[in-house]
Amino acid sequence: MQRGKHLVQKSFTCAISLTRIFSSSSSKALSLDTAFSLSSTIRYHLSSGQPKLALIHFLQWQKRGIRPDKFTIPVLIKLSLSLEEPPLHGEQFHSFAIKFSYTIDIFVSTSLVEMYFKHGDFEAPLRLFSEITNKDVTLFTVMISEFSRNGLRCEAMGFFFKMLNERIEPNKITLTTIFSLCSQIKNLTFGKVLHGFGLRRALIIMDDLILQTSVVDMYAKCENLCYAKRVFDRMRKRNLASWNSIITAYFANGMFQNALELFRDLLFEGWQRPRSSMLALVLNICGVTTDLRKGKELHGYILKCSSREISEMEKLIEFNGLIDMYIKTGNMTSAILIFERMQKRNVVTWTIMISGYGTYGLSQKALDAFDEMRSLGIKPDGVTFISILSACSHSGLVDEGREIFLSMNRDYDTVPEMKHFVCMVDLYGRAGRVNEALDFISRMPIEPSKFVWGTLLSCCRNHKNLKLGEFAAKKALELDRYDVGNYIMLSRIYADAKRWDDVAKVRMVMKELGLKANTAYSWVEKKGKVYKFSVGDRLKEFSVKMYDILNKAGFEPDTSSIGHNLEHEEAKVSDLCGHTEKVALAFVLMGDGGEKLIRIGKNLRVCKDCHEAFKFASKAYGREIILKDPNLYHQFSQGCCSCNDFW
DNA sequence: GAGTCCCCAA
Repeated sequence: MQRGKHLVQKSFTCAISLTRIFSSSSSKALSLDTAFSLSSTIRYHLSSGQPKLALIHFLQWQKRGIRPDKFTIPVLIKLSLSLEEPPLHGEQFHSFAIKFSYTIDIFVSTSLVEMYFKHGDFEAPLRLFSEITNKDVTLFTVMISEFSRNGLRCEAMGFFFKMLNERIEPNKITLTTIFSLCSQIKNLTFGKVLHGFGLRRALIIMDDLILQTSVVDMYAKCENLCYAKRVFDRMRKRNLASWNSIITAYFANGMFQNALELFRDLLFEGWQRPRSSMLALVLNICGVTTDLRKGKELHGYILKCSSREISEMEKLIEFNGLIDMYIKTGNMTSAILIFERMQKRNVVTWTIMISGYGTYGLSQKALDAFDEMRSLGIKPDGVTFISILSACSHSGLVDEGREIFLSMNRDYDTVPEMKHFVCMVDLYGRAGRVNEALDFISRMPIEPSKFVWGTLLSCCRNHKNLKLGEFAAKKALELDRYDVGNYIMLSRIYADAKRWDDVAKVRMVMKELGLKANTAYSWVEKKGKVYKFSVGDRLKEFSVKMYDILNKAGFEPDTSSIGHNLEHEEAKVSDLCGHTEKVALAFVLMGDGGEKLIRIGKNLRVCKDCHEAFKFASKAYGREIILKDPNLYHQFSQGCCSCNDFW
């Protein structure tokens, strides 16, 4: 309340200065045609992305000492929001509106509400909102949209229900905003109800591109691909946003081939060159599927379709995508080449490189890049810190990681989030310092998530700490009793300790809850084609043969990490032969050889025995092998791995 | 004559 009075007082003080600007004594309200011409000219320049021209026009007009009317205030607010250094500031508009009683106009007050939101002020809009007596659908939509945009989802939803309570009918823009909110909170049930509501009220019509896209996106983000695709297929018109939504949805659900096919359809439909973000997304798919051939094709496409019309930012996004693709497909040299040739780099570029070095186990290079980036005055962001902390973690650099973590708040004004705490737990835990990890968790300023406990659990498994592992599992499962990964990890801990009864108990709980372990699969590219191998694949015979050859070279299978109770050593070895990454490797080695560098991907973490076998194979067959698991790129050469057996 | 909406790179 006090702040409110202060604001009004301040507003009036500002009004004096504003009336000076508009030479109050001789000021006159704009005649209709002048006001109209001013508003339209500014709007025209704003819509064509030239706010500076709009500003020049405004300044010329201002010199003439004519004061704005209620129609020009919203346009001027829009102008000030699009300028880095606006000639007039938010509160000046507010005070001006109060002085000339424009605040009773709903268009003016809605603009003011939006302006305060854009300045990061959530109190002033709420105060203004409560003072407005003629609230309408647009005002409510602005409230919902701004709260939603700023992550205050409950508040946003609250305004939607308040609006319904006040019997104000949502329009299609409100619905779009609410669908976007549904996507954030992943509430499929609510989304479906709204979809039905929109159809019944005839708000959702076939030709409404934006609203239809928001429905597609809602279903996609709520993980109902079937509905998303159905709505997408029925759309009469589509734009790049619609394509983005559906392709991202397939990508997010791991259906990479479908995503690529859709991208091909998009090109086939004769669209203009896709936006850089879409190209980056498809490059990302090439990266995660280690499909270098398609990645190179895209590289060619990007170079071929480059034009002057593409902005510097768009080019930067594409080149960043290319670097990321080359790193993920195991071509660090190409990635570095592009990186070095780039004239402009931003924080994303540096983060990709740091993360790349980290995933290759090249932690010193990651640290060097991190230092160089900072020395160039580029401020690391939250993702950069995740990358560098994770690089330290994967190389056991506990002290360096801890110092960087401390610098986040101290030097960069970046508040650590859950993901950073997870990195820290991993940093201590991976290095075997599980008790320090536990101590770190107990001192966290926020409630630890299931991921924090899951990370500790995984570290306990690697360092065979059964007691703490059980505790971590209990904590993690209390937060999410349906998390498959944590059950699997717990059962592995029991299996390592040969406590087969406990393994059986965990499996039983999983069965009761209807949970199934994620199926392991690997893939490899050979002669331009990607081959996928799942558990129980008949190509296991290849793997058995390869095992024989490796055995002759002195390789001894490590049966200690088998997760279920097998009595005979033969059965254990046979079990190990079935590991999909070995089958993939054997498939390439036993065939006609393929290229010198073999690239294999796996959806789960590589096991100890496979890691050893790959080291042996790289020497016995004289091949370079890159094995990518969800965390690391293991580069095998001459019997050694780039990760130095620390992963 | 004015104000509100979809997707998007690490």
